[in-house]
Amino acid sequence: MNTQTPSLTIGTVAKRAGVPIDTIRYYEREGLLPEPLRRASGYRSYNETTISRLRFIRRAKGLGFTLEEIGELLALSADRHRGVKAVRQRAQQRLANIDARIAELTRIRQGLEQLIEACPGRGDPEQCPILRALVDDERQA
Amino acid sequence: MNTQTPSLTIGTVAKRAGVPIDTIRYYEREGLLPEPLRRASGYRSYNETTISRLRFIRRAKGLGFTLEEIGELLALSADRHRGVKAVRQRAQQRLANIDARIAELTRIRQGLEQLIEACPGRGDPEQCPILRALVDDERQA
DNA sequence: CTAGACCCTGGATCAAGGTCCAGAGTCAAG
DNA sequence: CTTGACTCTGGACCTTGATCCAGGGTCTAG
Repeated sequence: MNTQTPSLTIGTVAKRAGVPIDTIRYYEREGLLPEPLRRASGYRSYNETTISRLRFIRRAKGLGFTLEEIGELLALSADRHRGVKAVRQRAQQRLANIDARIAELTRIRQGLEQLIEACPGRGDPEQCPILRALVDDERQA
Repeated sequence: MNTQTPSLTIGTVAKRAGVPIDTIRYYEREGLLPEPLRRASGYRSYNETTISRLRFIRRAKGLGFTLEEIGELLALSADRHRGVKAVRQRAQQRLANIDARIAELTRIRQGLEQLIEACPGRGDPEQCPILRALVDDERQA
């Protein structure tokens, strides 16, 4: 097993993770990435884990999670070795949240599919069925 | 059937849709809401449809769609009575996009569930399995 | 040992998506 | 016909998430 970390420069990490260098430093400032080791020169020194982490952040962002939420997701994995109970709870909350998102996306998806499959072009513009399909749920007060 | 529109004020719409008044005017400026009718006084005059529309925008936003994307989704339903072919294509693209989102959320969901169910608290902090579960996909170059 | 490519920090700037006035007109109840 | 709650426009300001310098070191191939 390799015990020594490869020591990647920020540029390499950026390229391999597919995010700009500035963004990496920004995430570090915002606490999404831990402060990396430094070489004698002051250069940041990363390992492979950082790349995975960055990729995860990128994907989660695309899904509409805020950086803060992403931070929580990452914190879950980092914290999990202590305070298991609390972590489980928070993870469960996140899970419920994600389930809700999936459910909503699925609804939108269905509406879209209906639009595509069951809509031959006839019909009047104003009271469009897709607006029904997509919108008319969540009937509260 | 009622042929006359109820004529809701912006405040009423705001309250019922659960968005601030300013945001409604902002959406109008950005083209997400059509320009409403006006009373003689200049007051905006809305109908129920606007409320549905606003709720949809709110939910779609929560799912990480940009206002521009939301505009496209709404445009799909509005445009659908003409140019059916083109609309179908665009709808299909949106659908694929949504499917991808659902897939990714499902992956994250699974990771999270694994964390919750299969993690009794033992194990070392550094190479956390959740990072594995969540992150290690998309192995490209 | 030097050129070109990288990296550092600190701070300015940017785009998206709102949010918040000020100053003035409108509406509904009493 | 007044008072309090609403609404109008136009423009300033705010947060999030980056992005982009400037001015100055570092690294490495030749």
